[in-house]
This record gives sequence, structure tokens and C-alpha cells, in this order.
Amino acid sequence: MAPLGRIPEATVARLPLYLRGLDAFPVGVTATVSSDELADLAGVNAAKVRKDLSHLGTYGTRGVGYDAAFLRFQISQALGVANVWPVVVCGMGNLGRALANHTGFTDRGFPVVAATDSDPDKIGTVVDGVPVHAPGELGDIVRRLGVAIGVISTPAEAAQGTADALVAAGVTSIMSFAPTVLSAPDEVEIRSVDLATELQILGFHLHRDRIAGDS
Amino acid sequence: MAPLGRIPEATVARLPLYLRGLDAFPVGVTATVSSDELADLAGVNAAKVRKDLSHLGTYGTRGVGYDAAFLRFQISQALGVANVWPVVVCGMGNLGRALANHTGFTDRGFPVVAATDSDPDKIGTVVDGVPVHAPGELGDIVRRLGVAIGVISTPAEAAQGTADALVAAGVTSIMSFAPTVLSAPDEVEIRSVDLATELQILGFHLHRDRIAGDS
DNA sequence: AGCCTCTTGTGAACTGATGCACAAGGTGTC
DNA sequence: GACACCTTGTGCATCAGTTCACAAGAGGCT
Repeated sequence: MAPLGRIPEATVARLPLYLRGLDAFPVGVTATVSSDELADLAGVNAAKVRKDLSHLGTYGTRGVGYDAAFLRFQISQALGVANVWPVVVCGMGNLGRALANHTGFTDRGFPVVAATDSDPDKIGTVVDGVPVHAPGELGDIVRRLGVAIGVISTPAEAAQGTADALVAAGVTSIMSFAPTVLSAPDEVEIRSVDLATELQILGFHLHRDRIAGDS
Repeated sequence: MAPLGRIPEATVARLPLYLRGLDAFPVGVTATVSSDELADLAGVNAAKVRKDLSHLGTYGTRGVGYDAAFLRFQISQALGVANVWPVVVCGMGNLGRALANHTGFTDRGFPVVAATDSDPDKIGTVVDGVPVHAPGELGDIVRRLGVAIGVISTPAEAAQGTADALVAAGVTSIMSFAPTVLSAPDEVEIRSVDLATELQILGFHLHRDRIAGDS
């Protein structure tokens, strides 16, 4: 309805899934997709799809469904997918290298334009097309290359310092893989992904199922 | 109160954070920690800490706080951290290799005992101490090594097939990095981490802030 | 045209999680 | 022993998100 009244966070988190689901429809071909189909493609239920999309506007046709191409355009619009946001990867360990080389980033408008690492042997080299700089140059890099997003894949001890440097350089969006809590001003958006934590959550359920089975 | 009345999902997701926060306290030393301190260490607020811990039991002392060592023990207990859950990594691309080599996994009771990949050049090799097998051997591997958790880091196209193979072999816990929806029986717990999606969510906020600044 | 079928959009109930505020219950001091 | 001071544990209000259920509207068939 309201073309852009505040979109709930939970909805924002699902829009990329819908966009991904719509990839199943070839471009240029006129096709309609129902909330039911889209729900399957995104792995959620149909009611949620409809409510989510209603936050963007009324783009569906009752009795028919949504025009796939048009819907894709609208979601892209809302997410700002047309923009390209350059990324810097801080910490070129195993994970950092994998991220710097991750094609899924560049493909979706998040090119990794530079990296930093504290290892003197790595500084000055180019890994998979990504130049590695010293951590002290972070501010320079951000300004020079217009970096919008910082990815932190350093050891936990170095994470807060890296975050501070990113913030000081004007970066307001950070994705962190370091297993630690980061503090930053409110206007900085931090998404923290701790892989070990994820496994521990799986472990909890395994553990409980085992106990339940013991009875 | 009830030592183990059903623990809310949101609480379960935070328990690993508390455990991580408690690492700040040296083992063997008697120390108390207040909900306020723990809240800082875990990056949440004090009220949440208290309510979360109250689901495990009443382990705190009013006027004092929680005994750090005892609390760590209790949370470990609840999470089943004492268990060791062997992990198999499916798909040894950039990300898979990084995960197989990730020390944070083994350290926390999730040793990567094997990997699979469809590339004939990789099959039979040992990468960072992890033997790489053919995807067809997955069932064997799971049974032989007692694998409890499967990590899917294959391309999206291969993800569902891999998940099916894991499920067929009896694995009930899956962490997937493939940008696609996986279907599996209800009793299988799937945690999906899509890195590009995470970046798109950050991108949304950047996009909106930019629009807001335009006015 | 009228009717039947289909799917959207949304009000409303419900569920789960969050945050407040405070009584309950400890510790240490005088 | 009484009092002052802490911090927990929790009842309650609030909020966000989910799900249901159905009226409104669009297309197609006879």
C-alpha cells in the first residue's frame, strides 16, 4: 500500500530470498508467480510472502498472481540492488581468502576491492586479484576506493581494533566473522556471523534429542 | 526454576554467547559475574541475561551475582558442550577448505573428520589433515566415523542432492552455505547461512540511508 | 451477462520475545 | 543484631512477527 512506509526488519531479511527464488524464472519471458509458488522457492509460507510483498506495494493481481519480472524489479528497487557497494576484507586467513574469492559477492554487487592483513609476507601481494594492504592503510583504502562495507575475518583479538579503524574511516556497515562482541556507534550496522556458535546451536538440539531418546 | 523445562529458541541462540563471554574469566579462580557484566561481554542487555539464565535454573546469588565457573559448567551442560560431534564438510571449494581448516570448530567440539568433493583431482587427497572422499562415499563416511553434523559448501546446484545423501545416511543436523532452499524431513535441523544475503541486508540499509540523505 | 474459480491483500487473533520495575533475598558493616 | 546496599528472579506490559481466515477483485467459461 504505502509504496515505502517503513519495512519491518524481518521482511527485509526475506526479500533477498524472494529475489533468489525469482531467479528460477527466465528473464524476458512473461510469467506470473503465485504467493504459493514463491513461498516454495523461498522456503517460507504463502501468507508471509503476501504480507511481506504488501509492504512494498500492491503489485499482484487477484486471481492471477504476480508478474515475475515486474516483481523482481520492485524487490530489486526496494533492496537497492542496482547500487554497487565495494567491500574490503580485513584479515586474509583461511576464511578471508575464501571470502575475497567468493564469486557470490561480486555477482550480487559487492565487489571485494581490497584486503588488509597484518602479516608482512602478505602485504603488497595480490591474492585472487585482490590487493593486500597493511591494516594501517585501511583509512586510505576506504576513501580512495569508496568502500561501503567492511568484512572482518581477523582473529578475535584484532576484531575490535579493525572495527574502530573501519568506523573511523567512515564505514557504516560491517559484517563480522570474529567470535567476539564489537562495539560501535549506533549508526553503524553490524551483522555478526559466528560459525562456531551456529554449530553449538545444532549441537544443543542433538544433545537434547539424545537425552530425550534415553528415557 | 524448572531445571530443564523447554528452553526458548531465542535463549538457546544466546547461550553460546554467554559461554564465550565467560572465557574472559580464568579457569580455576573463584570469581563472580553479575548479569550486567555478562550482558556487556555477550553484547545484550542485563534483563535478557537474567531471564535466559533463569530458564536453566536459579544459579545466581542475590546481591552478589553468578559464580563464573559454576555458571560456565551449567551452560555447558545445557548446551551439551561436553559431547564431541564429528563434522563432515561437503564441497571443498574456497569456503569448504576454509571451514575444514577452521580451528574454531575443533576447539569447540566439532572436529572436521572428513570432506567430500566431486573433483577427481581432489578425491583421495588430504587437505589440512582432512581426507577428501567422493560424494558417493558419504553414507559410508557418516557411518564409519560417526558423523553427527553435515556442512554443505557445495555450489547451489549440488546442495539438495548432498542434503539428501546426508539425510539418507542418518545425519539430522545440517549447516548450509549454499544459496538455495533445502528440503528435508521435519526432524532434520537445517541452519542456512547465505553470505550474499547478509550483504544484501546491509546494502538495503545503506541504500535507504542514502535515499533519506537525499531529501 | 452471469457465474464460478482463483489468488491477492489485510484485519484480527495469536505467539514468542523483549524490557521494565520491583519485591525477594542475599552480603557486609557498624 | 539491625541496617544499608546489592543483584537476582520474575510478574506484567509491550512489541514485533506470524498465522488464520475471509472479503475484495480479477479472469475465464457458458
